[in-house]
Amino acid sequence: MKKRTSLKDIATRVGVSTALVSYVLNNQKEDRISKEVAARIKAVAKELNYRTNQIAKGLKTSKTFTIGLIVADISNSFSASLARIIEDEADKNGYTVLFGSSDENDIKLRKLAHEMINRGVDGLILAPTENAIELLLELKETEVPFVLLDRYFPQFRSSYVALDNFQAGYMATEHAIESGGKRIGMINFRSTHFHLEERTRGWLSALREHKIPGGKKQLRLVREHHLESEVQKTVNSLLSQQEPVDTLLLASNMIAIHALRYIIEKRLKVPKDIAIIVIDETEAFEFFYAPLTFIRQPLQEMGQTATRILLDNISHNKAVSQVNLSPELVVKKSSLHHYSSPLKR
Amino acid sequence: MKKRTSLKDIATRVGVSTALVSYVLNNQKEDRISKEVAARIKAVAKELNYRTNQIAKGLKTSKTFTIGLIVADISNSFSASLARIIEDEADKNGYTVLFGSSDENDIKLRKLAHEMINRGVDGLILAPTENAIELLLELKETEVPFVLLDRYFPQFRSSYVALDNFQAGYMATEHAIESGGKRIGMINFRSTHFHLEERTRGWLSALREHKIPGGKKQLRLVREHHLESEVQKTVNSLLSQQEPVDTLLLASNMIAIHALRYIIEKRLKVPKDIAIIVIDETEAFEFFYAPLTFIRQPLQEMGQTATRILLDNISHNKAVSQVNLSPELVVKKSSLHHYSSPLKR
DNA sequence: ACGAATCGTTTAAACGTTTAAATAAAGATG
DNA sequence: CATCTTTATTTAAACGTTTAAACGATTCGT
Repeated sequence: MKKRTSLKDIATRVGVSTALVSYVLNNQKEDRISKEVAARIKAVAKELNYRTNQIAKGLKTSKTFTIGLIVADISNSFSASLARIIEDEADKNGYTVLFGSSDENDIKLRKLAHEMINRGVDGLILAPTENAIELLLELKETEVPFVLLDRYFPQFRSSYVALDNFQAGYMATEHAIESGGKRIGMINFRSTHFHLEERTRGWLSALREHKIPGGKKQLRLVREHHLESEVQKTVNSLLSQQEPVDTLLLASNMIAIHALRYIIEKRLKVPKDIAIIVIDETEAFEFFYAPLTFIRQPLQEMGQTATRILLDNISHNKAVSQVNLSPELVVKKSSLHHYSSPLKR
Repeated sequence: MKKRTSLKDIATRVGVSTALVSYVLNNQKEDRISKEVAARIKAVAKELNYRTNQIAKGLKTSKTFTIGLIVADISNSFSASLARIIEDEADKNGYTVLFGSSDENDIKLRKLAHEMINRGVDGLILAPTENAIELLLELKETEVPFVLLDRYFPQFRSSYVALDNFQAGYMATEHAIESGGKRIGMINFRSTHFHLEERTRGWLSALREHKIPGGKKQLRLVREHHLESEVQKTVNSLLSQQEPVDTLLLASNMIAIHALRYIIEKRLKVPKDIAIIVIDETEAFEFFYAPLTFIRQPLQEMGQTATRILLDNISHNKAVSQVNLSPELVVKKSSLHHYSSPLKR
């Protein structure tokens, strides 16, 4: 890489000190600097195509105008959409973003966070893994500004922006009931993640309030790393038990993808054989023959709010902001028991 | 943010110079340094939880172990998947990645590239926009290592990793013909992007070689910013002309998404009324009632190769590497004229 | 006309590293 | 024992900025 032009280059060319060049280029002390010299400096800067070395500036000012974003997996559409929104919001404020995927792995999350901090990010937006508290304590201790995204720990006080997951579970289940569901099963991850447990609690609570029998008997938990096989197994078990379930509440888009594949393979009819509701969204849902009813997360608001809170935190305001966003129920066809699908066989 | 511990802190604590601490922590001059002092320094470093300030190190060494990645839109699954692969490959080599979305906008691309360079990235992986050549010339001139991703300019010599798009177009078309297609239309972007034009050229070439009539008459071009309406219009025009097309070759996943929506809306039967083949891939395709036949890009290889070439370029090898990857045809149902879809109406 | 205020600019230190060169102390050589 | 090596460590400059403080030269007020 070629040497870039520095303040010094400009200074020697114009015949002034680097300090003066710095002042001019940062529009500081404008009233104190002679118009002619300022103009000359700016001209030479443009001529030599000067661009600030943010590394040097960052070293001096301990500000890099870079934020770190750690998601579970950038290749997942949920993360990718958020990343895009955060990128735009950061950009509006002159920030650039470093990203990383934790793969729901505590060690990796920690490593990524450290790498980013070592690179001088001004703050972090992160979707914490299950056992991230230790890391979060460290961040708090070292006063690194951060905002949790999508998840948080109720017992740990920090800024976060997340969905109201209880409401999401509740809403989905209530809709299932109103659409004629009598036995509503749920498939969720085997996880201690609060946001996932909340979805289950919402489901359970709606069942109870509407006096729907079954309860936890109709809950199935699957492991992230055996998703395909466990989703198949659990769908199967919910459908083939003594009193089969007529509605399936799926706790995430990844679970839904696998369930859908299995349903297609087994030629089950949605919603006649089984109604489906998903918490989460992905492009694929609308192309299924019985377009899926799902709970939409307000991604735009989630990403923007998280970014704003972080930037706010970075620049002054040390307040803790906790934001729970409302889910939106998007009713399509997969949940309507009375809907007869175009699939005939 | 709290002050982090520096070499100086360790040095004063141990009672040695910062130079020595630096040597020890970087495992340099190991044979020249007394075991005891080295051990002491390492102990204190751990105790004070020392972590290198990469900003300072970067300033001194002009190496940040950060690369910049500029895609068209990180929220698009194609970009997101590549980003993930690149992230992993970079991470394996101790690099972190800054990302940005160009939105196919030359100005934005330029701005992003500059921001990244100002932040001292060691190199750039970028999907260039249509008129990126000026920027690329600048990168070449200033000797910033870079690799083009997904696209390149045949008249501009630089490293790149891309699909063999001609072959993709050719392959898709040949398959259409072999599956009984008689009149094969294509919808592509209105763009001067070489990689898109190549897809058209491949299609055209296959038509000619198989003596299929129609040729450019059956080509429709749509604008990115009016995708929905123009895709509808063009699908319609290809199907309602004097001699309607029986197969549609769609040049990208975004075009396909819109076409599919329209097809569903209009209740067209795939593949009976119209067969579909897409160049590009997205999760949604498999859930359409007639799962889509498509051309798969070897994303893994694409991302990994690009990253490796870049890192190679950064560390020594100034050679230009140009890699054209082979597309893979994935045959499902949408292209098979003899296949009778489960959709009955 | 003299000290004070103002003006335009420079000096110099600092941010946290790296690294070539210098140095002091100890050991080997003849 | 004088000299040369080796060993272990330090010195000091540098990377490219920022910024408080200092500076000399004008201009001002009385």
